[in-house]
Amino acid sequence: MQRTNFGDMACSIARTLDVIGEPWSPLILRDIWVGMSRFDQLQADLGISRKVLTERLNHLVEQGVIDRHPYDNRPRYEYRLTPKGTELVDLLMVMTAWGDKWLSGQAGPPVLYRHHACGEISHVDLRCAHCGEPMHAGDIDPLPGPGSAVA
Amino acid sequence: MQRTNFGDMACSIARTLDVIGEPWSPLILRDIWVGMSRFDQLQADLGISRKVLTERLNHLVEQGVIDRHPYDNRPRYEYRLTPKGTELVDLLMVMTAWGDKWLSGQAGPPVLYRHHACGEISHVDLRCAHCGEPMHAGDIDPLPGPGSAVA
DNA sequence: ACGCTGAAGTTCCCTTAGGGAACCCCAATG
DNA sequence: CATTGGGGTTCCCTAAGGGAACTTCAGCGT
Repeated sequence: MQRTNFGDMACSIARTLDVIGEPWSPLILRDIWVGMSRFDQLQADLGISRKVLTERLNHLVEQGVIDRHPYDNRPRYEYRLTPKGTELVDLLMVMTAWGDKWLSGQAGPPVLYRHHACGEISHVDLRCAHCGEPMHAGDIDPLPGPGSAVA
Repeated sequence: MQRTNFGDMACSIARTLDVIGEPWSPLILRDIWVGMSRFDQLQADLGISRKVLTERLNHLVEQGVIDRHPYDNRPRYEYRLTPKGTELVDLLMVMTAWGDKWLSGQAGPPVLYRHHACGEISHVDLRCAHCGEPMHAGDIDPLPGPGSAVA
């Protein structure tokens, strides 16, 4: 498919897509996050082809978002999130919140999240890391940064 | 490619991917968000093939995240985010924050965001919508919800 | 010692989606 | 009445996903 390479663009969204933008990758991360760590588990749960699962896992390991851990003194491996990968779960939680709100329909959300700190069923909300006020589409102005191509 | 249909899975992440998970879709939303609203602008800015851009725009319109607005009394159209699409920008902001942190390298972030409320250059942080405390990968327990397949 | 099993890939073929470039339609303009 | 420019559509080619069979290797049971 001679797919365009997003990683070279001067855009953090495009670069992030280069890491987890391929089909299945976010779902693989989701499964690893909830403790489904082995090849055959992932393959069976997702219904992904073994070939593509191999490719995705290798890519995610190369990008440093997951690690291969040998277990059982045999050629067996478990995949686990690295710190870099664990922070990607933020992305999954936002996708969950949006999907729950806009795509769940009558049935309601398929999965609920209980927040440890307050014990309530809840979802994520975006806040400014600096002042703590809400931060959404209309609340910001984009400016060229130091890594901008146009200098 | 007989791609697997994510929209039928009992998972809000998979369903969200069904809306914006295809290659280019998040970048198209990004451009529309910052005011790049016309077909040829998008095509030139992204370097996407016209065929695929047509397919993506149609899909995004069908999914209700963007609208086609005629202008100039001619068959000319502008694409704009709907409320549903505007809330997807949350996802883009989280991708930006992660990419800025992990993929920017020496050069620093290509784009900076100034937050209207405080006037500072900042980025998003995830908080619990209920109690306002931080909400990240380790702070929650997933539970089966009403829309779960396993009842 | 020897075959069996099960995890983790690998290989092969087929179909389909993305890239690129040329082509088309249509309303206003000169 | 030909030109222009936005907004697509069509065609061909290549590459990526799906599916299923095959491989490898360590331990286990007998």
